Amino acid sequence: MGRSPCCEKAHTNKGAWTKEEDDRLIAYIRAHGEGCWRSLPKAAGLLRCGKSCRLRWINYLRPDLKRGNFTEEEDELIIKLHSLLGNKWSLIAGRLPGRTDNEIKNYWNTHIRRKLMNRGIDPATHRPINEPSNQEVTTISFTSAAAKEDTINKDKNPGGFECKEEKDPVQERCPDLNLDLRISPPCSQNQTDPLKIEGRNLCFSCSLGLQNSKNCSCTCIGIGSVVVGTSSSTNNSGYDFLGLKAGVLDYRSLEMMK
DNA sequence: AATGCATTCAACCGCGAGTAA
DNA sequence: ATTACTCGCGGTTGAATGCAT
Repeated sequence: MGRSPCCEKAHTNKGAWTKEEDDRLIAYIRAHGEGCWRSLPKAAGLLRCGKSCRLRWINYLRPDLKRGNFTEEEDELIIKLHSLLGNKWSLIAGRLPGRTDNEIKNYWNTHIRRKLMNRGIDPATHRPINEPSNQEVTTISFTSAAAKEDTINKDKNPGGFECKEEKDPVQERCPDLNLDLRISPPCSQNQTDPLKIEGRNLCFSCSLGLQNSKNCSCTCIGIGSVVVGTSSSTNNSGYDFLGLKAGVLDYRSLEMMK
């Protein structure tokens, strides 16, 4: 049995969006909010498929988009995150407020790849290009605890997700990166801002998921976060690696762990 | 000014994950 | 357990634009 098409292709527009279509989409989402992409086009009076509407909104029309050129700091952040996460553009975008996965993907392919090549670094492996290619490549996989309950030490990993690092840690390639990559689900359903619990700001350690660490300066409880930091960023004066100073740790990037 | 090549980026496509029935 | 459906992601495409000749 074949997969049903996402929309009635014969009656949908394709290609570039017109100003009128943009206006309709914006007006509809302002009035009704995001979601229900399949039914949105009909409700909004658009001859587009839901996927197209979603993409247009997320990548172009959203009011919180930054647009404009990437800064040098953003460049370096993308490179570091890519060395850690690979082509997980949505995860990377989650660390760059105002940037979309599509935008970052395009920027990577058009600018950063070349930039790394010029530095003599293979953009795929983040290793020097002249290094032997048969070396082990690190992969970091997130495995559902439900699938591998018996392999997980619950005490060490109460969030229920396993961070498996296989040989040759990335840290060797990016010595300034703290690769304590740890994932834990949100402990509270109504907690919308992971950096704030009951109106309190979390300390930097806790915002990185390092509850109870020696650097913890607050009494906060565990929160959902992907821990990706720089070794030099264990205090508040360090480089704002995840945009944490700006208070923008986006939960969108954690939806894959639900 | 005309042409051809290179680059950029918005948009499309197909697939997998999650979920309700 | 199975099926059908929606959503979101990553890879790819192609039109628009910039640049060199």
